[in-house]
Amino acid sequence: MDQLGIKKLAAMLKVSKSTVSRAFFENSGIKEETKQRVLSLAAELSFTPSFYGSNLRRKNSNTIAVVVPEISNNFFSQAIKGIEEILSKHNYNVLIYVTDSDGLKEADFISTINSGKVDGIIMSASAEEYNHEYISNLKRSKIPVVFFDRVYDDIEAPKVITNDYDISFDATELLIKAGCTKIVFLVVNKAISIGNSRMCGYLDAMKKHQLIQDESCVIDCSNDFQKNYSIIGNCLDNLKPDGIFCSIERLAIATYHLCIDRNINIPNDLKVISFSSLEIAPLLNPALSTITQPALEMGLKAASLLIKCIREPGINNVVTNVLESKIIERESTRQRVIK
Amino acid sequence: MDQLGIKKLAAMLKVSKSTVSRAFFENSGIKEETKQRVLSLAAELSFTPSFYGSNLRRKNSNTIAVVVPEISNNFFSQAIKGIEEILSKHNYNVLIYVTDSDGLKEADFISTINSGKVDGIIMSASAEEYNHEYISNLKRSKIPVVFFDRVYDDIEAPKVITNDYDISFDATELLIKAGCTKIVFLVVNKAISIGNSRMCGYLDAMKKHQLIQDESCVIDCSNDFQKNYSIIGNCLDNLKPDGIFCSIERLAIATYHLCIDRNINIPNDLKVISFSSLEIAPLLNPALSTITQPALEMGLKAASLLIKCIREPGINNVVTNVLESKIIERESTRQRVIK
DNA sequence: TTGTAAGCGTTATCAC
DNA sequence: GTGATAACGCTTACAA
Repeated sequence: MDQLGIKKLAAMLKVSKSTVSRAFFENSGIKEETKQRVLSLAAELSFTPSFYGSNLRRKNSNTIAVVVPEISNNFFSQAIKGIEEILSKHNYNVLIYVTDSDGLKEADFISTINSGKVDGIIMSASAEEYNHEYISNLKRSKIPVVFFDRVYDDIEAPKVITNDYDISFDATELLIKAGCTKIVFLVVNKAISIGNSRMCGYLDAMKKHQLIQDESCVIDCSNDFQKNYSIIGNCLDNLKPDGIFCSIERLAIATYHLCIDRNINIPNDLKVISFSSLEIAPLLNPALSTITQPALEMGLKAASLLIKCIREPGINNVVTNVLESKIIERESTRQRVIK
Repeated sequence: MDQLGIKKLAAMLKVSKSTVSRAFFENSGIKEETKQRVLSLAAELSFTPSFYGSNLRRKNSNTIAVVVPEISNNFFSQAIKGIEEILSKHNYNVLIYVTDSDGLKEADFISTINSGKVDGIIMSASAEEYNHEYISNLKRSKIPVVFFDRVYDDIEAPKVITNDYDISFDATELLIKAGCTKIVFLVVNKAISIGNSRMCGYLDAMKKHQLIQDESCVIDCSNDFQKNYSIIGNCLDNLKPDGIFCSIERLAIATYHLCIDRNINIPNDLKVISFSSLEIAPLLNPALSTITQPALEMGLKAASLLIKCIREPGINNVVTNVLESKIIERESTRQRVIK
């Protein structure tokens, strides 16, 4: 039995396949009347031209891949929301790949993607440490890539990042002005672009105020809650900080849990500030001072940029867009609190 | 110039296209040695068979569509994480569509999907009120659909839901036992399956304890923060409740903001419980009592179910799986608090 | 404005 | 184990 397809439609309408095909395009020089005839039958049978037949012939897919380290995370889910919003408005399909911060998975995904599967890629990097040849290969296949937030410095591509260094410098000074002298910086991966910029901002601010000489107050954490809980616990025991700067939201959450369990008063005993996309930071106990990235806007920007790269392949679009994060001061960094 | 393709590879290796093609499959009766020869050249050139060429010929796509009302939301992002985890393990690509709770968008998406684009669909429903013919059409094309959380009762399909009615009943009794007599139920959409089940659980518990006769304490809210803020504000003024049951996390957040601004003490003046997937509910001020759905597990389950439907098309897989939500009691419903 | 026919890159079938 | 060939469903010159 024949599948429903442009061929069968053609037979039913007694026109040629091409005529049916033309009905689905804008400027295809088809008589309005025939077009309507085709489209109405198509609607009745709820027919849409085969995606794969069409893609194969036209050599484009109207599909974009989004590759991210995690998805269940306020920053990324907001960014993806922005990406999806723009792309679906332009009739692109959105393919999602989650790497779990695993560089090998990233390489795997991107390599299989590299078969005409998508017209472009939006990604946030998972691993600085590997060879990024698989990304250069995309260039050869003319598949544009746009990075957001976590970028690879060795890859030339449009990037959407935030002012991590500056804002980290400012956040550190905010803690210092609030009276902290022993500020610890919690980081998950110093090797990755953002981890590094944030750390440098912190270090330079501390050095400026002559509060440290070395990196002994930079604490390496992980993505696992239990591990972080004990790492930060040890840090409190050993370093006895009066301020904590969390480079990632997750670390602030571990810190809060620790403070509840140990009955440490924020901000009296310890002040905390964190990068965070948490909308309910003001509802925490105490309200958390945050450095908030424009997650949604970064997604919107990255998607628009990619579309531009696809539409105007000749033009050099390799620009690094820096969007501004905002520091929002709340309870957790308040200088003195009357209880 | 010839594109890199199985044809070109064949020429380079002086074998036929078929041989090259066979190298990429498991049991294709190809000599191990030739297979390696092909694969190593392919690796060198970083070649993967064209996704679209292959899909067209094989009439399957190894792609699943995930259709959800929103993405930047704890419940959905956790569920999607689970879905993605299973699907990528089985080498499926994941296409994401966000409807913004708009039934027309949902119908649009699903209709364009219905062109062999995907092998199956996992969805959480956006709109009860429309005609769901576009979903029945999928059946005709033999594209399996699995629902999770928000389902359409008029569609026969495997579904993954939670015990909304029972747990809402229990949550209401919990408020009653904590001393509430005037409990208000906040809902976004009573028409949708979960909104309705939750409301019925609440109503029946209230009736059992003879605390209400009618639905006057069911308050219709929206998805917009400002609107909810004023709706709930009015509700506090007019109904003067001593307990609030939020059917959606978003509503609890609006309630908390309102209580801060109006200096209403939770739980002394007002007790609050809410459906919520918020991991940091214990860190709120005060810690929020939640009804927590197994979001991740629902995603895992839905994805496994869909794969089963694809692998075993003959078998009747139309089952409704009920996973259990959990009530976690915290500060916000505590009976008496010494301040 | 419409029809004819070639071809997109694969894989399945059949013959060798 | 391998090769030739047709076909998947569509779009697009080109011809009418």
